[in-house]
Amino acid sequence: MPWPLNSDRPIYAQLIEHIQTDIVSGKYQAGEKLPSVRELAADAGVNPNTMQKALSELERNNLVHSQRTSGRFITEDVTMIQDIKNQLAREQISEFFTHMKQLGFQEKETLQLITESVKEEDHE
Amino acid sequence: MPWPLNSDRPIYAQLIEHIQTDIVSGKYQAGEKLPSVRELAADAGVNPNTMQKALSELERNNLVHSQRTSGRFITEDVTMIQDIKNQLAREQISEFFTHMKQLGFQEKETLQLITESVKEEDHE
Amino acid sequence: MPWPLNSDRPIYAQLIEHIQTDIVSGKYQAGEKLPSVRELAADAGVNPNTMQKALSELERNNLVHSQRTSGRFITEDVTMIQDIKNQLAREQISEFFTHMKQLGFQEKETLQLITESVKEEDHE
Amino acid sequence: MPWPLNSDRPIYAQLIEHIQTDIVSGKYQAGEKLPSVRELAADAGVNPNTMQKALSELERNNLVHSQRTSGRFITEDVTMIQDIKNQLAREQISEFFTHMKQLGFQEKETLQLITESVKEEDHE
DNA sequence: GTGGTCTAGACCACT
DNA sequence: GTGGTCTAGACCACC
Repeated sequence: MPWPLNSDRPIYAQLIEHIQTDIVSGKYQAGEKLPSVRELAADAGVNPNTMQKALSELERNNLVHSQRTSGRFITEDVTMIQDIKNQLAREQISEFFTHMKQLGFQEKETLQLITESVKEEDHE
Repeated sequence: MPWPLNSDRPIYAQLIEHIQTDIVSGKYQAGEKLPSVRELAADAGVNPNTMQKALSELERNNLVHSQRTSGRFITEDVTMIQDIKNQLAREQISEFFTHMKQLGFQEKETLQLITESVKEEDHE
Repeated sequence: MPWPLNSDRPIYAQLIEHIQTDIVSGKYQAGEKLPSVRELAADAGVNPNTMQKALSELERNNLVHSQRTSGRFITEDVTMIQDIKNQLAREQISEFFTHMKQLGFQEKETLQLITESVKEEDHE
Repeated sequence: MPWPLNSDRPIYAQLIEHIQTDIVSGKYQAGEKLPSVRELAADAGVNPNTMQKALSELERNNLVHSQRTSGRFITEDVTMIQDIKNQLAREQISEFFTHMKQLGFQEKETLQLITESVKEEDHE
């Protein structure tokens, strides 16, 4: 599973987002050990230094912390993970509304469309 | 303002999407004349051949049609424009739910969040 | 004037401290343009990437901000500069007391010594 | 715990300073026997020859003297130890003022800051 | 083996 | 010429 990387944003920023998603979605559990920098870099197909930069940024948000000789670990602060999760959700929602407005839908129209969309799927 | 182009999808496909958005959002009105291929290509920062391919694709969907000697025009079939608009909206909604699921939100949670989000903005 | 760099702390950390000192001491004025990354790196005798890392860290503290194509500038927030100045002073004081304690001087003895020291210099 | 050694001053000079500090601070008592050169060198993570040079230098200051077959001993001249202690303190104070001046603090400002600093700690 | 740091050299977008 | 990003490859300390 090669990671999906664009060229319109810095790679390290996309790596950050990807790893954040893996943490908040529960793929990596709180307190769990992350794969090594080199391993993650190989998985993503990027230079280890680029992955290092992404992980260092995550450390500044205290989402992960490094244990100098034994590896990197996800924070055990589940509240913080929840906060980041909600923040990312808010960003997704904001971006979604932006796209819909570009298509010419006002917020209430968008809300109506999405509500109908969920109801339809209920019937499936 | 160069167009935002990725490298993970064919350029011409991104051009199609961009022009479609401009049409359904009303930036280009039904029946209106489009700028020349050269002009559009320059705006997008792509080779005119690539833009040509995108426009040809749009013609196959009957969204635009070329008038031999006088240029390309947007269709006057507003119903068709509406259909495309709704289709693009459905794609945005689908993609949005996909992202939210990656974050760990079920559809009903997402619906609840987005509903709250709109209410909050009403109060502003 | 080659910069004094140790090997017992990361070079980039020493660069940060050096530049901070130049800012709070007034060598670089608020709002002033910094020399380019390449120039600063040459002055310090380090790789431009290392200097880049140091400057990026300073940007995270909002002490400097970069104007993508025209260079880096010192913040115009003189209050923030004062705050950093006081913080660095507190660190110096703390470190000084630590050294004096290693020599066997309690805080009050140290205070007495330093007071006498200033008086003596007054007479010079 | 390896000793903290820089590369901007000769290693042997840093060893001298370290041992001097241990003597004046009372970690090594007057008249006490020093560990062997080999042991000290191992502790500091340096070549025994380098440690030997440092100890010889200390002997020239009469701070330690060697007893042919039984090892090296700290001087029993407590007055001399006091003098060295005061000299090292003066150096620390001088260096401290230098750093504060680099930050832009005059001596009187520094004195005021450090006085306040001690008072604050009294209240804790 | 781990994370951390540093260098050298390259390319990009912007203006 | 500017800042920003990325790669390749190296060395270090720690255990």
